Amino acid sequence: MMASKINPVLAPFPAQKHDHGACIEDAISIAEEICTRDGTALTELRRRVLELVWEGHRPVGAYDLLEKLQRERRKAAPPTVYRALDFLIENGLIHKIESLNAFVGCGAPAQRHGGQFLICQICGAVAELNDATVSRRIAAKAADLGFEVESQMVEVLGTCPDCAGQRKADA
Amino acid sequence: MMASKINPVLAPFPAQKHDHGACIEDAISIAEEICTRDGTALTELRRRVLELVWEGHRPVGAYDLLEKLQRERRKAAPPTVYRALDFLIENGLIHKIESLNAFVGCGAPAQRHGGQFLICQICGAVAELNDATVSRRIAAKAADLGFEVESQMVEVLGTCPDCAGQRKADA
DNA sequence: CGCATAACGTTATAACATAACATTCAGAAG
DNA sequence: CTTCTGAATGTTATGTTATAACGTTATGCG
Repeated sequence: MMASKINPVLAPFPAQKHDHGACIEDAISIAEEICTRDGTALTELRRRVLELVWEGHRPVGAYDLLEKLQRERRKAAPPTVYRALDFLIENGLIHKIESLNAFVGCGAPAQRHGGQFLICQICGAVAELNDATVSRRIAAKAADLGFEVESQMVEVLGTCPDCAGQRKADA
Repeated sequence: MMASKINPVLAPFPAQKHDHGACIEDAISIAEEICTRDGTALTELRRRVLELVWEGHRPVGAYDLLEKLQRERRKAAPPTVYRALDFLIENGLIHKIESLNAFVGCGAPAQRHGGQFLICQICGAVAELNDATVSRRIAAKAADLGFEVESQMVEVLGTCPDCAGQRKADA
């Protein structure tokens, strides 16, 4: 049975049309719930950085964020941004894409998870995979070697469905 | 049936005692074979950088390499190192660990593969996992979403067997 | 209130990476 | 053997990402 309506926050490739304003609002209100639950402080600055991260469904660099932030907050400097990003990562609200040195909003912040990402090399879109089979298999293989897992990350480079379709159409 | 002798190049956690001199020599001679096979030029500089990467079984940063290289080659500059690293990566002789911005020798350069790494947060040792089940599963899930995979990377942070044992002994 | 701590501001610099152009070198063509 | 060509390396400068260190402000709690 198919869901009649996808959740834009969780949709694999949300570059597809959706109400992005609502999408950001959802992300923020979920973040508020989580911070309330955990007794952490989602300050104005942190909330704003989270909104800026969510502005696109694609990874954004720390210095891009800084530039945006400085338009409304002259005193912003690199540590301003990095501290907010650290907080958001620690609380599972965003992920860092290591292969891009960039950050994306977490699509499923309620349950903690390591990152599994599909990254389109053409349009830059990123989708979360979050496949439990993959992470279990990695954990099992690590355990075989006596390795104790703390966190996992999976990053897959390639071409998203839209861009792959475009390419075929051009050819 | 167990192998009577592990291959130090492929051993999961080679921090365990082995003849590391021979280990480097093996890596170099395999690299020579591969470059001969592929018609690429393993120049003196590239060979030397490969040796320096292999000096430890742990990731090494580009500027660490540069420092070592400058002891014997005054003219070395950042591009010197990065160009050699680019060549070695393109030819499958080393991997970049994205989460550390550092480089390690590839334990199985003959067959091309994306990187799967177990990284000890205590001692810095890195082991290659290279589990085909994991990569197949990732590829399958990506295909389900219409995503065309170009390359994969898996990085697992945690504690290696030696350091886990040490920690238990201390406690 | 006054204290402790968390958050944020500020300055400086460290660490990682590449652009752009000049020079050298090794092998192929003549 | 020379000349040409492309690959490799040298050289200078700069771009990009990230953090150290210390000062100030804000917030909640006894």
